[in-house]
Amino acid sequence: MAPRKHIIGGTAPLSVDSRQRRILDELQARGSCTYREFEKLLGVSSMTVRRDVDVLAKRDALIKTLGGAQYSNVPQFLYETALSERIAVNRAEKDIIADSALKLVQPQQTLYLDGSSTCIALARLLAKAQFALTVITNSAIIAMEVGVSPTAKVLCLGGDYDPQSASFVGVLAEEACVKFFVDTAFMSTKAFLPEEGMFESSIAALRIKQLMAQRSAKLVLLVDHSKFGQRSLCRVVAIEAIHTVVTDAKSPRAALEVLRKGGRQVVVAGGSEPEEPKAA
Amino acid sequence: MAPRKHIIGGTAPLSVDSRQRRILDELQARGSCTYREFEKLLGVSSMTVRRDVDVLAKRDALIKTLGGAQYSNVPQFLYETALSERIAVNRAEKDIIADSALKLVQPQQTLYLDGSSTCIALARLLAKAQFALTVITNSAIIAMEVGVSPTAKVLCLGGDYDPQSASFVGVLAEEACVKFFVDTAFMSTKAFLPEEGMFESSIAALRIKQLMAQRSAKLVLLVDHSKFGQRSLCRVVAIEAIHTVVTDAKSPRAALEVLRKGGRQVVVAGGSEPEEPKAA
DNA sequence: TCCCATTATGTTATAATTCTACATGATTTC
DNA sequence: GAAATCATGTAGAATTATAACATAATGGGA
Repeated sequence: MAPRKHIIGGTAPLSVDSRQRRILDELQARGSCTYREFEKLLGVSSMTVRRDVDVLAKRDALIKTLGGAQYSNVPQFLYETALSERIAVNRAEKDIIADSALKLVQPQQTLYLDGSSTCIALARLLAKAQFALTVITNSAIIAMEVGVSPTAKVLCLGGDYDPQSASFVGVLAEEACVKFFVDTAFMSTKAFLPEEGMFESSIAALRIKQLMAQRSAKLVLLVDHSKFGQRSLCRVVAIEAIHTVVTDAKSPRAALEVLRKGGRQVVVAGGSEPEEPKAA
Repeated sequence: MAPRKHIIGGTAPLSVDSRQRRILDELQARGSCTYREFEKLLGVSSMTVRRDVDVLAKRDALIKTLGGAQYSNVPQFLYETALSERIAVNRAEKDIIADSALKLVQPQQTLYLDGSSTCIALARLLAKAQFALTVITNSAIIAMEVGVSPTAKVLCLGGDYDPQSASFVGVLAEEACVKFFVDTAFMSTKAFLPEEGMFESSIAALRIKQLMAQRSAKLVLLVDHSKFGQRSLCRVVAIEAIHTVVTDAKSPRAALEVLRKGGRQVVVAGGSEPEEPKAA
């Protein structure tokens, strides 16, 4: 991952990063560009340009067109962070989980959503659903996603910005937390053990989760199957604090059984319950 | 040019117009589509779909991609608000103004940036400049933009989310304001009169501006020429509170003279100083 | 009503592009 | 200093796009 610096002589080739940045700069300035033009501009082969453009397209930083690329007005912050990749991982499962989570929401409720990618998926559905809701979050992205809904009121915790999750943590966020009390808090987690609870690697994020878990009437955990059976740095809450676990059909059945026996409500998204038929 | 209506029997082929409309509808709903999918969906040959897509692409209604087409307006994603349009208006001027504003920033400083589109432009430059800075803002977008810089610390005010500006206002934001004191506050404004000061139409946004103006050692106003000579609902601060005004070369000279005589520092971006030549 | 001009569509062949696999040189790591 | 990793380039295969032509359908006239 370390950037290569091969400064040889005469014309110093650009590093991968700066070359990709120049591609974006050029697109921003000109709107669109062909591969040929990029080859000349950057002094590399067609294949290298294509590979760069592929990387940037995967991050939605640009749009691939026929013989080249076109500027995308998706703001820069999204592709500079690892966030867009996190959103892309297991996207189908996350969407299905979010869909099931939506059914746990009633109009007029007050919700908390953390900054996880699964909650981002839920936020999109909430915005579409046009419920009258109050949504509290510490995620800048969720604030913006839900904010497009004219029927939802959005409140965001301030604080130190964490670029990894695009959310706010720290003293300011913690102070803001204690002013609220919500009906349902939706959270995801880095790792989850059915016998022990949910784990988090970032201490700052952990404290927000803990505070909001205490301040919610109902705590709903959204976890796709990849989270099961792992442990991480610190435990957020014990298993007893969790009211409902929403997961996908690929999760280990044994683990779900443990949860049910422990008294948790378990929702397997896309599993037994038939998906509602899409309104024709 | 007359649309053909060949309603024969059984399966009624769509007219050209309604077929193209369906292509756009499908793209708006799904984001992107392949030619194959369109063929099946519309029951026509590959070539017909391609011709339709060509027509629509010429109108910028969609973007042609490799095996299909993509919706052009970056759908389903972030702000469907007026924000992206606000950013686009007078973009060149805003970039130039931001460039000049950047020169007023020293490493190690603490800055405040409001949620204006000019400040968003500045935020991008700050992130690129890789200064060691602390940036306070009430804009979700600026938090994310500056947040990509590994050298900058970003603090965001929380509060009620305003989708028009993608920024936070209200009681929570006001409470957070009073905890800070910054070296320089950069703000823009809806309207600006050189004899009177800056104006704002939203009361909630106004209060944040007022509070942060009081809490900055230096207040820098970023205004493109279109803001001059207008008045709006409420005055944010009197002209005396403003230390520096950064504007573009199209601003009325008389107004700038008034400002200079009143003791303001006036920076005309892209004026006397030569732009750095673009690397060929 | 018939015929012709026009438009719309489908088919095929050809040209261009994109993707895949592999080979090479550079850089880092142990 | 050697192995592993990464970045890049080359060439051929697969896919896709374009162009040219053929056919079918419509709309006006005569």
